[in-house]
Amino acid sequence: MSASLPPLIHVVDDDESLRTALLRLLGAAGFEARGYATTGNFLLWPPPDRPGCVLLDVRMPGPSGLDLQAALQRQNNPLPVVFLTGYADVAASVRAMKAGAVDFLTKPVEREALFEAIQRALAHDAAQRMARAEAERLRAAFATLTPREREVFNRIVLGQINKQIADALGIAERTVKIQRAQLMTKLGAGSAAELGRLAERLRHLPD
Amino acid sequence: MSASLPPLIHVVDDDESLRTALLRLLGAAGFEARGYATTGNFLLWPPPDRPGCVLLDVRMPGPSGLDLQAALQRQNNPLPVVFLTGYADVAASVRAMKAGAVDFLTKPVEREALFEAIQRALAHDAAQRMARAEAERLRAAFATLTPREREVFNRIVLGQINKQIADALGIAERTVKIQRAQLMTKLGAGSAAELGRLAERLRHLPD
DNA sequence: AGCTCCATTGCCCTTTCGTCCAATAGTTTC
DNA sequence: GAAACTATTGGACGAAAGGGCAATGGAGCT
Repeated sequence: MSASLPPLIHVVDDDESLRTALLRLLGAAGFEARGYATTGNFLLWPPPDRPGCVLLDVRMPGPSGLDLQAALQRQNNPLPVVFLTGYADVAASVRAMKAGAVDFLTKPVEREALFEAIQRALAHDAAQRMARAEAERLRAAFATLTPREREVFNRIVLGQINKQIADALGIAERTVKIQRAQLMTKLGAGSAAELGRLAERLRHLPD
Repeated sequence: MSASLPPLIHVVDDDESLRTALLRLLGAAGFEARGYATTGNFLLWPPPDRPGCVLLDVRMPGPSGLDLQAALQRQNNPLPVVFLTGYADVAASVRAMKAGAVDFLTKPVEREALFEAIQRALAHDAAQRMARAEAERLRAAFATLTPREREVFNRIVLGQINKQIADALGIAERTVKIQRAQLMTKLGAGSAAELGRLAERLRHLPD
């Protein structure tokens, strides 16, 4: 396993002085950070696939922070979002939190609250990345199975024995054994118990 | 499976006229509902174990709605919470949402928004109940295993075969076979694959 | 046409599993 | 003290799993 890259923090705010202040603050704390004056700028420079999070203003000229949050969610690798806003707007805060924001802070932001939120966002991102990577490995392994092997796999994890599978599929038991051996190799499973565990993990992945 | 009881909605608000209005509105919509003037009243009459949700005012004399939410979370069977508040308070709304509230509505509440939130809360509750019941069944089944059976179980799901388990535990293979058969009966599993699935599900339960 | 991948089958052999028989002994419980 | 539960072992038998060897046939790609 290679150590993952250091996190990159994206600051999206149309208030330039605040933005540069934030970037300075983050830099002083040892974070790498980039600033964007509009949601459009952020989407134009698609961030590299690195751990990180987004500090997002709600009200900006053009598409709002909530719009950008929605756009991020539609991606497959959404970065966690922490909102920063100058206007007390309960409806916006509730909407943002329901959409999965890590936090919703009001300006002026207290240093401590900001860094606490960033820590949680980065932790969230790290966990998400691990889960996504794991899911990807699983999916990739299953993608190498042929239709027949998939069929046999499903019946094995249901507890059927080779003879039952052979009868159900109208083929010889010998054939089932071969496909069973092949799918176990492909999935890297050494036993029926491991097949069951893989099946259960697969079931809990969003299709 | 018995059909579960109809949901019961708890309205906690110190404003009596609003409370009775809400109760009337909910009753007219076909819901069973109860009112409480204070958080203390709610905690004094512990709600029966029924599907439902809580409509909760934030500011009340005595413990606040947020306090009650925290108390509910500490229970093992928390009811989903929908907040209703007369004061626009971003900090409170964010705190409530971070603590898992289903929604945070501001008075005057629109009928539609209220019912939409209630529907989501009840759906959330139903899903939670199913998951909790499932988890309980699993736990109960595992609780009947003896220490030795648990040990054998763990090794089976790791893919070890009887002989390996016997060697590792310093006992005869014959003994392992018996404990294996016993634990499979107790867990209602018919195959090693099912044992693997049970193990994976167990792993994903909060210990 | 040649090659690779997938699906298929039969025979045979070894290992492992699932159970049947019967038996001993420590602990906890009533 | 007896009953119940748990842990333990031995021998033995049939069923199931895993794999080696050899072979056929269709689909798709170069």
